Amino acid sequence: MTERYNIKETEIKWRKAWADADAFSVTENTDKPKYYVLEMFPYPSGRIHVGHVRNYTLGDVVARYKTAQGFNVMHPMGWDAFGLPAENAAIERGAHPNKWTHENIDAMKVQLKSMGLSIDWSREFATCDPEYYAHEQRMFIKFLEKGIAYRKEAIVNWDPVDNTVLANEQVIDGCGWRTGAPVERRKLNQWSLKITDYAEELLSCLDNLDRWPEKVRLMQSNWIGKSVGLQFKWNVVGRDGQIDVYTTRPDTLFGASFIALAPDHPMSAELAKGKEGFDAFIKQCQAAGTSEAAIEKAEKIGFDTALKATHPILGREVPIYIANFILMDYGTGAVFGVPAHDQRDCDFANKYGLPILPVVLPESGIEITSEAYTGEGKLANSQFLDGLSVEDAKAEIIKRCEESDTGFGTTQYRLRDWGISRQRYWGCPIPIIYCDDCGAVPVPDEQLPVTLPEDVTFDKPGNPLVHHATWKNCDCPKCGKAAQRETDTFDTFFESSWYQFRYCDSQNENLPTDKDKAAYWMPKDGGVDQYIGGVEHAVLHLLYARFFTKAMRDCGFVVSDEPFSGLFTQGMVTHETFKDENGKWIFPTDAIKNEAGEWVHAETGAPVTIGASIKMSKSKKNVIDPEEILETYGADAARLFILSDSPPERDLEWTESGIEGAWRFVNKAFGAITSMNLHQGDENACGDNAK
RNA sequence: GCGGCCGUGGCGGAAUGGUAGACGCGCAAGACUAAGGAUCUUGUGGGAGUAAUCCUGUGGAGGUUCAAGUCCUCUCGGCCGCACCA
Repeated sequence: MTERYNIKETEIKWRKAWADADAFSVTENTDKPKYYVLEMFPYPSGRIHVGHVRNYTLGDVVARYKTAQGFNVMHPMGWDAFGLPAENAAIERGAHPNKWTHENIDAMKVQLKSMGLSIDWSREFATCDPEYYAHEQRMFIKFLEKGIAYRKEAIVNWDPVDNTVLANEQVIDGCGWRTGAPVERRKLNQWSLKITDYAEELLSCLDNLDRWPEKVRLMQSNWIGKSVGLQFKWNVVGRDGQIDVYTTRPDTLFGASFIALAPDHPMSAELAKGKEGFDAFIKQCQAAGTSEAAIEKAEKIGFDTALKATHPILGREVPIYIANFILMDYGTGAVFGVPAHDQRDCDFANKYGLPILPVVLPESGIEITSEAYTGEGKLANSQFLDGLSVEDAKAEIIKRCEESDTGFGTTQYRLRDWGISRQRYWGCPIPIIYCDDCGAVPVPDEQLPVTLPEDVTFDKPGNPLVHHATWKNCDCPKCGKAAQRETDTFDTFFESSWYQFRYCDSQNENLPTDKDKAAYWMPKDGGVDQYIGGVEHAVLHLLYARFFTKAMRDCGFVVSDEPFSGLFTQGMVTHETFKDENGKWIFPTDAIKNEAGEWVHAETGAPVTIGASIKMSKSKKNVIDPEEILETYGADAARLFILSDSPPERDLEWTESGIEGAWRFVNKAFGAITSMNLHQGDENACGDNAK
């Protein structure tokens, strides 16, 4: 048989050939159709992981395929370089975040290159460099002028472990998305972006994203959470106050049998003032957890204020309760309860002995006791609504309320504005100066960028910028008086929200990107042609980037409506897990089979148990190092295994036998080609000849 | 609870409504070898048969069709997302 395929020699040869030929750099070329392939850029943690290998292999296949088809392909790479791990490294090891980050970038770039990717490295950037974040500061100031950015005192989600604020999107089950620590509620002055102004466009444009997974579109749609309904007032008997309620079922108004307020509704404390048991009730509400399980089990409980409200049409009086299942931050924080047609209201009514009044009946008729009827039907016991369908009744009652000026049809969104202030050092400084006389003053353009000071220490808890007097103290740009810089930095999702535009013109010193160049790669009706990454960003990065694109468009920076016209979400890479006899996770390399075929620890010989194949993670130790794989089997075998073992959208189970099989396959192919003497006298017949 | 995705050999998984199981792993036999946990060749869904071949088979039950893994209805199982959202 012939010689074996020589990985090192071949890969080095072709990498050099590509570099010498500058094979993957592109410029705008209107003679060819363009194609923009992008994979979610990596955080420079220090080493690439298998997930990166899968992600960038998939993108590389698309890039090379489209190149072969004659497209002018842009396939860039950069670094999502701000973030907490750099600060943690500084605290733990005394490494400066900037040095640590750039060393990691250098190391990972070597690793990525060993994968044989067709990347245009001339467009590379790191988001932690002032050349990048300067443009963010300019855009932020433009957003301020346009009213897209604003400052408000708000109750925020505080992560007590990372000592910083989290966006709503970063809170999962009431816990921080990174730390898993229960979030606390704090009142802070925060910079926010008006993503809610774009709620309708973000929702309606989802319909045009036909090359996005249905799943992601649905998740975004649910996150935006649009509902259409009626908002109107109920009078409180014997008092001046009125209660504003919002409902998506105005058709059931005639079935209302109580009013319920959120415990933290401003009127709750007022109405319950001096009433026995109210404080205890509030405590009881707060004691209940916010986790899924706790909510699932939580009983509907209410506090009877002993006050009544008047039904706006019937004039009948219904009791006013304060109830634990009413949320202050949705709608108006107050509802009218219709036990017959809402399960929560039904549970509540049964508990407190309130009447159940059916007003929507199906053809067959029903009796409602403990189960609310939420289906279609005809209105009944509802005066002028009788006989109408649910849809028609909704429209009719909204019309009547608007005519009599007692209420109005309105649209609610679940989406909240994006709080972007973070109390961290390793992020983009927010370009604001606080002056006692002038208030919050944007840093003037000629003073931009506001760069991070290098000489910081991490010996005190919290943000080192707060303790850095020479950086923090400055003069007010307006009046010249002594003033202080904003010490908060942007949420790191800020950087990844617009980087797709920066690749179009990564060296531009004056603008985030050149509008014309960006319009070539990302025209109005289509952005990145194929974007590839993990599904975990479905409502974080992918929603922020869509919003940012529209905000940039409205500020005149770009023409695109949407950043990514095609999205592909790859599956995770999994691996078997191993535990020693004490139940502690061990690395797969430490588990071997002995002569008897039993799994034992490589060093101690003690028995080892094999667990399920789950997502690779350092804590479970079921990780493999891509560098070792690339060294041993080469880029072709690694890429072949990744592409052939499981469909790209599904989870990939990494196995040693799988990668060996791919390696044998590569050799068979090599043997077949060499035995046919195809490469004799023609070096280019073997290997990848992309250009 | 609501919404979505997926069920095919021992395993990962192929298959524009048209020969089910490509390719890989594993397994078996053979070759080479001092040796094989390297490499190569051949075979490999299940059942019957020396064999040609036949029967059967895509979670389960129905249906549409000349033809169903694929389309429709119901059902069972697994995974994911959201969630007291009025």
